[in-house]
Amino acid sequence: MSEDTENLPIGRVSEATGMSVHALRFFEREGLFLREIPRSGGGQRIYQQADVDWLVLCNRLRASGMPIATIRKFAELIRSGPGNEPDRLALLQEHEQNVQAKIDELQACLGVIHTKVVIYEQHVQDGTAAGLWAPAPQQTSPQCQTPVPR
Amino acid sequence: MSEDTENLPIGRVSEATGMSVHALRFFEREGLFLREIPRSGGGQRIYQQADVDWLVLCNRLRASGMPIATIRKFAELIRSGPGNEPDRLALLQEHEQNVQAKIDELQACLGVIHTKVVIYEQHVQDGTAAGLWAPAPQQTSPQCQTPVPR
DNA sequence: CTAAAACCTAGAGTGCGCGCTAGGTCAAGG
DNA sequence: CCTTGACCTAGCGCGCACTCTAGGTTTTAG
Repeated sequence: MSEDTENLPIGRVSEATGMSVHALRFFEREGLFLREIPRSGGGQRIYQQADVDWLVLCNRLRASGMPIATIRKFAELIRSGPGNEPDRLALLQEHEQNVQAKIDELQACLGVIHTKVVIYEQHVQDGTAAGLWAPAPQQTSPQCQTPVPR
Repeated sequence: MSEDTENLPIGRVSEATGMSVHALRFFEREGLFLREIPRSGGGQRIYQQADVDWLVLCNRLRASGMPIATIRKFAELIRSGPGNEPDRLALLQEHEQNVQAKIDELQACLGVIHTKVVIYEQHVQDGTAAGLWAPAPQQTSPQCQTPVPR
């Protein structure tokens, strides 16, 4: 009946998640699943839709820069059953902050890059040529560590 | 007079840019500077403020995900003198698009993560416990490749 | 029943962006 | 002069997140 999304072999999970079968086996070796993936009589992995859903979330976390080690921590918290929800929440909140900070940094970089683009567009348009590669409209203040304080 | 920001040894450039001396030598080996860095009689590198400015821009490009190889292309274009400004512009524009795309992706991930955070906050507040780790309020549509089409 | 396709394990290899070590040389203060 | 610390080259090593290979087994379509 509902065997369309249940009892999935690794190839279907690969399709469903966009991950390679290598990556899926790697994830298992690294303990990133929420359970032991059961095997068929012949030793082949049999996934369920819930595993796919978890992988999809993992992909979001990875895409937003969470390292494998942190995903593993999160998976371990979930595997160790109820009772540690505050820890899980803290982990997610910290990552949320990291992502927001990354976005802010990228926005700042984007500003610098766009400034350069505009300069080059002007130059290409009317054939000027002067210090084109200069880093931005500023030359004397040597402070560039954390560009966007808030 | 202006020897405060001119004739800089590698240590001062390291301070000024936040890069390690290893990274600065690596950059030179990889041909990422806009010129040959001159040496003192004893073979030590002597940088100018313009080199620091370029490095600061490089750091912005790196921080926004531009690989070393692309920075090298850009540096080569600049080194080969005027005449290829449209190429430089194209390179910068492409990177600008990449950065914008990355920001959009991160925003999408942030949305998913924040949803999870809210769910956990609710749960932690009133002691519920049901499918907490589920990827998002959706279970049946298996499409998650390029999350933010535009 | 057979052949092809999918799957298995163990382990080695890859690309990036540096980091670090070894074994020295050079420059500035006392 | 001598010490100290910054600097030099050459090149190996590392951490991450896979990716690929080799050699074999299982499943499935015809």
